[in-house]
Amino acid sequence: MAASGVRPRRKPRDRYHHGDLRRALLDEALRTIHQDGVEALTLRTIGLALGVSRTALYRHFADKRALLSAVATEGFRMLRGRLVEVWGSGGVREFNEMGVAYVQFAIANPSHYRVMFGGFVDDGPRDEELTREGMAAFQALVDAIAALQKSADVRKDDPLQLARFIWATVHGVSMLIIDGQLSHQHAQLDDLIQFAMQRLQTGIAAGPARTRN
Amino acid sequence: MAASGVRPRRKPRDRYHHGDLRRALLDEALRTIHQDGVEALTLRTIGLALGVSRTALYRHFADKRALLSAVATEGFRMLRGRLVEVWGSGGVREFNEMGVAYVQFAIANPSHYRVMFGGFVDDGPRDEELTREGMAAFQALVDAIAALQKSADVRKDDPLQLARFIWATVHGVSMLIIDGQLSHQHAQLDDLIQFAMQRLQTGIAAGPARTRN
DNA sequence: CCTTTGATGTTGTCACTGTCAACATCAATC
DNA sequence: GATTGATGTTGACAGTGACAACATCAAAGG
Repeated sequence: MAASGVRPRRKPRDRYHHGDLRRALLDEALRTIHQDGVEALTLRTIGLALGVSRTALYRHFADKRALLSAVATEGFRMLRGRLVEVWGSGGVREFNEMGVAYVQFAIANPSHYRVMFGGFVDDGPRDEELTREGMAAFQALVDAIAALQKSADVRKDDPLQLARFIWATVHGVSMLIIDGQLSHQHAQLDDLIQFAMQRLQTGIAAGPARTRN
Repeated sequence: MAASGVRPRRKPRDRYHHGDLRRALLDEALRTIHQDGVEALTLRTIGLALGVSRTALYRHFADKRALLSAVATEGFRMLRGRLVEVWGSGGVREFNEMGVAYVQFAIANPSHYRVMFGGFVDDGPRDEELTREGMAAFQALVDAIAALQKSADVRKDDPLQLARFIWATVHGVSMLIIDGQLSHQHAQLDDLIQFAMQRLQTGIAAGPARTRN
């Protein structure tokens, strides 16, 4: 089943040390969150699933929040990867697809997405790596916009400001969908996403005329 | 200080019944959330603050979630009130101010806003009144858009779809600000909000030409 | 006036949570 | 081969939401 060389998820009963518990903790957290949501994530449950005691986690993370912080970090990494993948070195069309991909990521990993934003993390001083990875994901968007500005497809405002605006919109759509504030019918959701990207592009397009819609 | 006829917040020590505990519970929850955030909201704390036992709440709310649900409901009521107040029977300018007012509401009551959306509520079947009040707030936006369509200021798409799009944007801006993903400098925030509303209006404006920005 | 009764508030208790301190185990280093 | 620092465990604690059994009281009906 599993490829050779992969560490077993559970610690063998006869071994005292796990081997790569930090990684296993992260994976298990991801799994649980994806499957049962954040609120179901319990230190005891994680430990049980990994065949490890409830407090073993504290050798690898300062506390529960730190674990969630790491989860969020990984979420941003995944999101960023997906965004640059879709964008390629593309144009207006790929930009559209980027927006769609963003929302789809959120829909596909709602709990994960909520950990990334939902305020589970931001109490104390934010984790440094998390901040960095979040900014990297954001940068993917900024880069795309800058490129579209160069090709005269997007108005030449401050690209950061433009990026914040667009980010807010796709983030907003994602959140509303995730929180069930919008119809859950697939077709309607797709319509909304497409519509939003359309209006977005009209809103940020360069030149006063040219496109009719 | 308090006008006569107002029930005291705390139950007098000699009285067994509080008088209007449901209202007091709601108020206290509001207060706590506004002051210390949602995570500080504890049934025991509320009870203590009101001079009432920790479980008294269960005579008025099914459980903690139901209380938060009621809080969210009231939040939507407040938000809607503010929105229609700003809109009046206005035009493009008032529409802009509506967007600003929305975000400002979120900034002024971050924890409250998070209760309204952050997924504290939407586990079980959603509270009926909450759903209704949320839709009412949304309707305020739809109405405004419909009016702007009539005056030919906004393109004649499905007003619901337009409203969802705009809602998503202001919601997204609000969320990002609340979660500290954006700079916390007042001036910059105002700039972003204004910028977003500007781009939004360009995106949904009627007619291919007319306005240059 | 007295009794009954349903609504409202309380106490005791439970299982569960995150966290810490003290201890156990082990792998690597001198 | 002893030492030691990293890693995992056990016991304990205070705090949480929730439930069941009980207490108190106001209002309704006689």
